[in-house]
Amino acid sequence: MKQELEQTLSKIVTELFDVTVAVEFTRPDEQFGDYATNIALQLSKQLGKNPREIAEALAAKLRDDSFMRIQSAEVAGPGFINLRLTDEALKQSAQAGFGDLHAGKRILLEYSCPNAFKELHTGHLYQTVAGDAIGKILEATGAQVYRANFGGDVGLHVAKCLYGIAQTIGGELPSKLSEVPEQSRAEWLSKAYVQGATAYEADAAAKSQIIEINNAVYLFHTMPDHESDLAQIYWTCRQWSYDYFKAFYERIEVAPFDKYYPESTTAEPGLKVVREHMGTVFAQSDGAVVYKGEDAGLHTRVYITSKGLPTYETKDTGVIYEEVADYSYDKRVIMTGNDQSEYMKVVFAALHAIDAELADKQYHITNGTVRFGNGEKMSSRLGNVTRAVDVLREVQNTVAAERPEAEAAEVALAAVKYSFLKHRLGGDIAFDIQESVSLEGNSGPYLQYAHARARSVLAKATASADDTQELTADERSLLRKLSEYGETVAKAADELMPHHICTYLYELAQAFNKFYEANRVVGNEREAIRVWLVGRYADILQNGLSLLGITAPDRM
RNA sequence: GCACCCGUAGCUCAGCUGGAUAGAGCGUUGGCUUGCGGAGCCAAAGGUCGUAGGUUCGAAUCCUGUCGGGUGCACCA
Repeated sequence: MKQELEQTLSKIVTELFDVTVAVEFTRPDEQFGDYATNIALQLSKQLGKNPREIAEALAAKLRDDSFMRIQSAEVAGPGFINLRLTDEALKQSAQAGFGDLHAGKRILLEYSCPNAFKELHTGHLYQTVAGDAIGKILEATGAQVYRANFGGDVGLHVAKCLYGIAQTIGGELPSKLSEVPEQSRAEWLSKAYVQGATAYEADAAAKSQIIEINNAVYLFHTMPDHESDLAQIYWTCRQWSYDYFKAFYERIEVAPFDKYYPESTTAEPGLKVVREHMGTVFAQSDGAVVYKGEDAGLHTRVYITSKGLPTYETKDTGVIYEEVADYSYDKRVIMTGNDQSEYMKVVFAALHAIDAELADKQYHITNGTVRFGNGEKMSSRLGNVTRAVDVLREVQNTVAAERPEAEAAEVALAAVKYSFLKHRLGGDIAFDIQESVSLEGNSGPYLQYAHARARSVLAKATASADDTQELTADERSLLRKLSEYGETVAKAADELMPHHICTYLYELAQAFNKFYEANRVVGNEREAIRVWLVGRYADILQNGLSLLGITAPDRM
């Protein structure tokens, strides 16, 4: 409806004033109407005319709208045009889809991206939840979404972990691995990693040994080795990590990944690209191969170390090529922590010098750090990580009182996911367990409850849904809010910002509660139309929550 | 030193492609409590939108300076 109105008015402007403009309608305060535009104010200078005159001329044309959508078009203030839709048009709008923003588009979405040999911490949980929601929102607007998980299965962090493992089990003894209980494998690896990382910092001998292990691990891939003692430990523990990731994603009920791209598989294609552009894009410098970003106003980054090993830059370039080969995407969206935004600019700049068309398909979005009450940042290197499983357990324990276990799990997931998603993506977020599990106010459980309550009303209704009646002021007010759903999802998809949906759903629930407080549904003479409204409300809540990866049980 | 991000009510945050009296939750104070599920609703208090300029008919929103916080700047990922 919004899009159609914008196109209509845009045509009118061209007819009347012979200029081409993109008209934008916004949702004003309810007192002003259903839609508003300031297009007359914008045109005023360009046309050298009084904005109110322009607005009056446009409003007059809008009143003649042949589609019977507009009940009134008023000029207000300095030159706003306020539209009020007919009830019919508003009802249609409340049932409209999300637009065709991404229809037919193939979008590759890369997120979560944990490193093998490490535990998942709260940051991973946040990014996984956010990435999952973005994927669902893109799909809702017509995109074919491919979910990719790019993680480090080679590199110094792996070597540190392997070193720690050898220390823990008393040498490179693969047979000892069977003594590690299956359910504590991830934690065991994490402890080994911390041990290795600590030794790397404190002990020069350990450091050089770890560097040797790092070289050896690369060779396990390039000259396949599954037999040597260290290789056996490596491959076994690597698989432990992937099993653990998969189990975790299932537990938090996010969409499965279409493909994992371990860094070991992206190093070669990355190196190939770098070598092909030596001397043109990349240059030798102090024995290393670098891209000099200064030319693009950025900084220099190393692609191949002086020891000949590919860095993350090379692997990250490699994965771009692997993914486009697999899915021939129109657009690639990669999500990382916001500390990598400068880094990613350099990688994209280098890619632009290699293949501008491919570089133009790249979009980098970032998520902030999860901070806890005291403002401390987490660091896996220091071992003071708040593990994702701990957060989940803590939240679930808090909501578990007097509630069946299955339901507690549903509510806990809703609480955690919503408390992450309601913030605008990009900035750091404060995570307060007590607040996140709060069932009151702007929370996931509040919306789940609101949905269950609406379903309960519908179950009691005897009249069948019927939207043919004229509307009362309160009914229309609720319908107006319902009609904003489609454009809200379109906006969230366009900006890759799930929080718009959270904000909207919460406002919608408030609008409904306000309506419900003063207007009887079941047994009322207006039951049919109200049942229709409640039905739309429940459906929108359910659908909106599903886009956030949150379930909407009928009872709770 | 250079670059990027952030600074809105006591706290946590929306609002930021410039527009009509700056919004919400939590917390505080008061009211609604035999309700179709009160996990709710109504009301009050609380903000010179870090700060100083600039652009504009109009700035929380754009630009510049400045202060404060965070992050990143070659062989880690």
